[in-house]
Order: sequence, then C-alpha cells, then structure tokens
Amino acid sequence: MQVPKASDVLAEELRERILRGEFREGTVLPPERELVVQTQMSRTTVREALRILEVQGLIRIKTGRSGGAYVQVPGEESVASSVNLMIRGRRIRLAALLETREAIEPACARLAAKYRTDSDLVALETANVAISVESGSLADFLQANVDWHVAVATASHNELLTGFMSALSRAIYASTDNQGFIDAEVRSLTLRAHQRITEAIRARDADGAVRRMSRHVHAYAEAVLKIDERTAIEVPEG
Amino acid sequence: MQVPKASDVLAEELRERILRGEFREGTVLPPERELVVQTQMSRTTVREALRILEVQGLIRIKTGRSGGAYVQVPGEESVASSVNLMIRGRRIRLAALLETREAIEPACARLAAKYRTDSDLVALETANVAISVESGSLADFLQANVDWHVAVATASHNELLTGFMSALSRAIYASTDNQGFIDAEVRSLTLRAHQRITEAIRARDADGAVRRMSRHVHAYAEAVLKIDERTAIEVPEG
DNA sequence: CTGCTAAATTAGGTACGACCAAAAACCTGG
DNA sequence: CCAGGTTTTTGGTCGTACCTAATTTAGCAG
Repeated sequence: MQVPKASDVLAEELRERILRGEFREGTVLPPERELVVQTQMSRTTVREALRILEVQGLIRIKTGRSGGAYVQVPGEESVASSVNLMIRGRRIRLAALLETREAIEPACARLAAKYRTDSDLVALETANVAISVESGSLADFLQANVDWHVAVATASHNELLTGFMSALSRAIYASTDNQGFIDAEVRSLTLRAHQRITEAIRARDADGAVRRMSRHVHAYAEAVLKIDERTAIEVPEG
Repeated sequence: MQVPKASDVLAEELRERILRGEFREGTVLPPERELVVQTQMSRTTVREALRILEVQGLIRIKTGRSGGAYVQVPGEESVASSVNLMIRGRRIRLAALLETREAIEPACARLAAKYRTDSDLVALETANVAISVESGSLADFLQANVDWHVAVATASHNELLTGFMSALSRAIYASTDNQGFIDAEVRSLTLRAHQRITEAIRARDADGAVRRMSRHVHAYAEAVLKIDERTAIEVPEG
C-alpha cells in the first residue's frame, strides 16, 4: 500500500502553487483554520505542511493578528544554511573548503569584472576600508574579509554563485576564527591583494581579475594550511 | 517578551547533538513518546521539531516497529534540493545556469585530473558509452549527459562541488528538455568532447582538462542559447 | 479633535487524548 | 522447521480546548 503522508502532499501542492506564481512574494497564504476547511485535513497536518515550507524557505510565518504564512522566495540564506549543515555534518576539512574557494572565486572575479556596476565598486571599497582599520579585532578583520569576498560574488550578478560563495566564506570564517591564523603581515598583504583585484574589476579587466584572485586565494590557502598543520601537530587532540 | 518557539528550541538542541556526534549516523533518536517525557513537551511539539530536522536532512523517519528517527548526515541531495528551489523560485534564466556551469565545471575538471581514481574513470567511461547509444531518446541522451558531468564532479573528490554541480546539471537538464535543442550533430560533438576530456583526466593532465572542459561547456552554452533565442522569438508567449 | 490606553479580534503555538496504519517481532498450528 | 496470522511498537492523523502574540478598534481623558 503506497500512502504518501498527507502533510507531504499538502506541502508539495502548496509549494508548486507558490513556485507557479499563484501566490506572489509578500502575499499571505490562507490561515491554518481556513486551509483545514479547504483541504478537509486536520489542523495538525496543515501545520506540519506549513512547517515544511517554512524550513524550505518558501514561507515565513508570523504570529498575531494579520500574521500568517507570508510567501517569500528561497534565496541565498536557504542555500547557505544547507551548505553549512553539510559542511558541519560531513566534517569537511578546512583544506577542502579552501580548495573549493580556489575553484570558484576566480570565476566570480571574472564575472564581476564583466558585469560590475558602480554600486558594486562602492561595496567593494567600503569593505576594503573596513579591512584597513588596523585597530580592529580579529573578528572585525575576518568579518570585513567575508564582506569583501561576498561583495565580489555579488558583483558577478549571478545569484547561484553569490549564494554558494557566501556560505563558503562564512564557513571559512568560522574555521579560521579562534585560532592564531592572522597576523599583521597577513592583514596588510590581504588588503593589498584586495585592492589590486578591486582595481582589475573596476577596469573591467576580466583576465587580470582572475589571475590576481587565483593568486590571492591560493596564497591565503597555503598560509592558512601551513599554520593549520603546525597547530594540528602541536595540539593533536584539540 | 522573547519567547522562541518550543519546537525550534528542541530542533536546535537535537541538531546540535547530532552534529556534535552524540548520535552516530544510522542510530535512531528516542521515540516521540519517549522524547515527550524527557522534554516535558507535548507530542505535537516534539513531532514538529523532528519534522524540521527531517526537512533539513538530518534524520530520516521510518514508520512501524523498530522505526523512528534515523540519524543521517545531510549530503548532496540536501544542497541540491535547496539550489533547485532557489532556481525555480527566483526564475533563474537558462543563460545564468550555463554561465554558472562555465564558471565551476572547469575547476571540477582540474581537481578530477588531480585526484581521480580508477573507479572514477570507469564511471566516466560508462556514462560515455550510454551517450554513444544512437538509438536512445532525447531523455536518455540528456540523462547520460548529466551522469557524465556528475561523474566528473565526483572524480574531483570534493563533496561541496559535487553537490552543487549535480544540482546545476539537473536544472540544466530540466531546462533543455522538451525543447528542440539537441540534434544528431550536437550529440556526436558532445561525445567527442567528453572523450577528449576523459582522456585528459585519465592522463592527469590538469591544464588540459581545464582547457577542454572550458571549451566544451562554452560551446554547449553558445549552441543552446542560440537556439533558445530563436525559439523565444518564434514563440513569444510559449 | 487628539492621543493614549484597554478591550476585542484574529492568527499562530501548545497541550491532551484517542485512534489509525505500518512494519517488525512474536507466536502458533501444521 | 516453516508459513501465516497476531501482537506490539512506533509513527501518522484527528479533534478539541486553551494559551499567546499582535493588530485593530473602541472608548475615554484631555
């Protein structure tokens, strides 16, 4: 007997209707009790279906009067969270994260050089200014670093790459935090590299942007892994 | 008053315990009724929490005796499904999908050439054989095509790239299906290109693999977009 | 008329309790 | 020892009642 779960069926139907555009972004689905009379299902089942859609990022549920299930479109956060779960669950090594970034980010730089707008440049420069603040804490530096890398991805105007890169950057941030990875020299080298890449993107120099970005992320990866190895030896069961 | 939802709290706690390794993959969480007495929450709440974890790919729920919430680790399917939701929800254009593949897949080819095993090669060749079957339908061809591309990603031995690429390949498959994209010439060109790339990967020729893959996906993208444009003009409101 | 507070209203959140359905384990007749 | 039905465990669904949040609206003071 093949009996798919009622809540899954409802969730699937609502999902299709949302993706089909029947409910536009920002509109609210009918209230739970209304869905109950429409679907002849129990409120428990209806609620489970809504929960599924919420976790998938298709709706956002608000309580109170004029609350309800607000339709939204799954975006970067959704992809980022599943990527993060995979990274944590599979215990993906820092080396693999850096390798992935080496694989993807040069391509982001190429597209950024191709499609950047003036406001993209502003975002890049703002992030660079934040990095150059020498008095900032390590966390500040890393955050500004993430912001810059995400800004590059954003400048590519490719939503898929942007979502993936922001997840990746945050994961790398989390892994390189709370360890003695970054010293003053790394910070100044990073700043210089970012500036040179930003220049290439500004000049719409696609090949230059790729080359400089490749070198930058490769050098960063090598530096981090060297330190990672050392600390791994020093603290075998950290 | 800041009252986070009870089910979210439970879900978060269980999620952390799973990711922390407290429950190993394949083990089962306590039954719902047991969690009820442990947490002092209602069964409704407990079930909602489990549903959340299920959607996030952290558990798989089976019914019946010796059923329950089996712990698993979120993998490619999880990432792929959220990427697909984003693609459908944001109505990402075929051009952007192809652009993304052009950005990522050459890097996959490089890593594949670097890390491939013999069994990876077998998978690649098996997919190529499936492609070469001339009598196959369009769906068969496209499926075999997807299999080959996924096999390249798998050979990179980078789980993140693999997950992302398989989602991307399937989305491109879905977009190029049911349209007159592929003719006999494209099929034979594709087969030749795949064989040449496979050879480079076999020879561990990283640069060659990158170059050939770049050319292949670029040519494919150009061909598809040319046809896409034409059909878009012919059928303005398809 | 203005502005603030309090009640009414609408929606989601939680709790029980009962019962259904699936699947493994168990038992019993052959 | 085996086949087939029965028991038991565990998730799935239902219905009702009640709590909580948030907005709206009504009422009251100034």
